[in-house]
Amino acid sequence: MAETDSRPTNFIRQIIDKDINDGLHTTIQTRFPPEPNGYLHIGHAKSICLNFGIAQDYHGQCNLRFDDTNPEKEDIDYVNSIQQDVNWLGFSWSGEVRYSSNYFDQLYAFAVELINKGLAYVDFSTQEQMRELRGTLKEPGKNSQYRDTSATENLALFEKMRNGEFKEGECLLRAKIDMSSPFMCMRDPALYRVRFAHHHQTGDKWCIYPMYDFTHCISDAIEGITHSLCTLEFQDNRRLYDWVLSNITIDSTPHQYEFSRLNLEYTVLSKRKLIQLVEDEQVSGWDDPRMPTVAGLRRRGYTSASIREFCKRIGVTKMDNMVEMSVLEACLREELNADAPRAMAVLEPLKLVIENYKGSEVESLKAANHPSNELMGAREVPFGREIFIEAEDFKEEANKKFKRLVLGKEVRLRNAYVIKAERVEKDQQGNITTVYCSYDKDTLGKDPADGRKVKGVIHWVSASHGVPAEIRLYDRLFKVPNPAAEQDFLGSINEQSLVVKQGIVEASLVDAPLSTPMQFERTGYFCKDQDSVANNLVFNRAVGLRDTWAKMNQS
RNA sequence: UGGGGUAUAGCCAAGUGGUAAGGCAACGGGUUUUGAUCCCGUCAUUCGUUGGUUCGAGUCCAGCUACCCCAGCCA
Repeated sequence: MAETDSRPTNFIRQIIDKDINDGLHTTIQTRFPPEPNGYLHIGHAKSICLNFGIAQDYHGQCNLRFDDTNPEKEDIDYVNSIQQDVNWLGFSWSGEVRYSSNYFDQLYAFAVELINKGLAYVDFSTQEQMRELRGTLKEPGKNSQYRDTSATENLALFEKMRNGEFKEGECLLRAKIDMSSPFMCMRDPALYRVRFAHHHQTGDKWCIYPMYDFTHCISDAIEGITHSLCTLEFQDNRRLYDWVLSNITIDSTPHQYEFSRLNLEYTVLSKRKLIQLVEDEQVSGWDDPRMPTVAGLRRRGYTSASIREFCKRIGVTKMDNMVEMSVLEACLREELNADAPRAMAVLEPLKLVIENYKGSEVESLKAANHPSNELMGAREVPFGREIFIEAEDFKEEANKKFKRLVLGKEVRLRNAYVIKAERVEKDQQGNITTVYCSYDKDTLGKDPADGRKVKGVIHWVSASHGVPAEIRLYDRLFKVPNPAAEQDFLGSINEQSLVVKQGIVEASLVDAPLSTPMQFERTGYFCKDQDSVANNLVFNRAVGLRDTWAKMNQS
């Protein structure tokens, strides 16, 4: 797919344009800073496209930095999956992967500088005491009794913290700012806490870990980040970001700008909730094709270009938003309609016998791999006396709106002949087991010579050549547009989000490469799943075709 | 009167004092060996609301309203 040519315009790029114009920067440096505590989801993709996209368009650089200051929640598996997902999305970071933990020594030195300046102190209050002293949204807080400890003493205390002489929770280093600030985050925020935890990067070197607010701004400054982009909930934190940088000795002064996070209808995009889905086994894992994770979308059949296009279409603003799933789906359909090879597959097989077709004869018919792109070539599809058609493509009787096979009427078999349904065979319950037809041998590649109009076309697979396959049909994971707003979001899970069909696919699909989407004509875009084995092919439906017929019938 | 933010169509979103882009969705019609695609057409006399400034306001000013975020030793 040709991604929309025009460069995106948004308020952040306007700020950058102005900064460049004003001579504030000659080169732009951004960063994508995930905490390695889960898999990346499509909300991260928005941030990735923003940060890496700006670096590309402004000929700047974008770092990948793991914000790994909370070892208890983090894991090396996540740092690996995140790198893989960023690459898969089509982006390369500047230089080596960075870690906030790379800067622990420098961070410690800056904390010492704050202590020396009388701007940080070690507090032994309990969590409860601290909460009480913090005040409320409408009432100012009160100073801690430890607030006026001398710098010398604080220095010694902080060193003891570092040396493991205090227990977890016994004390913490706090910035000395203003307990009556209207910004809650400025009421003497925690800078360092004691955690005797093994860190995936630094091992057991540290037993004190810096907090996000202290770490992030300094890491940005160390890396020479010019524009530090994050989501709206950090707007208040910007005051602390600026406070830290203006009170330590460091050359670089990055600036933080906030944009609204992505919300997508019928799914959840908070790591906490996604972790819960995985841990509760509501899904098969982080890469379950119903998950809004990059890994899930990839397995489902989404291409990275379609995700990039989606991020371009939704834009970047400060407005709270809830984007409809149809936008994402349209991006995939648009790309795949142009690129994906076509094939025939029957999801719910119904046997059809062409009685006037010679018993054992097998014909090899030619089928275009794409209706409008001849460069994609054609393939041979075997045709014989017995085929499978889609059960819903046949009715014993129907009105004129039904453009498929009806008893006594004609229909075109895609890439093959016009057939006419003559009679049906049923089992004892009255279910149709076989449809018997006749075919018009003069209709291959042309309309009936006598001018008969055949309005419908249905797909099919040769019974003796088709290969059985498990076909997984996915639907939205939740029954409500905004599950996050529910009291218990797990209560609104859509039990029908996965429907498995035992279908028959054309033999050429046996060798289909993994995760390369193709169109099953008339049904949707599918890709082979990693669960496929030699005698059990598995296909995922990434997205269905637009279906105005289904829409007509539901209304 | 805690503070920080945001209001343009069903959903996103341009618009930066000169008379409301675009996409998705929806709805008509045409082509079609995919009820797909493609093509053509329709879809904001009005920008949360009330006033004000101006020849002229979605853009500037004032008031009001609604919604989101902040009281982790999470990020």
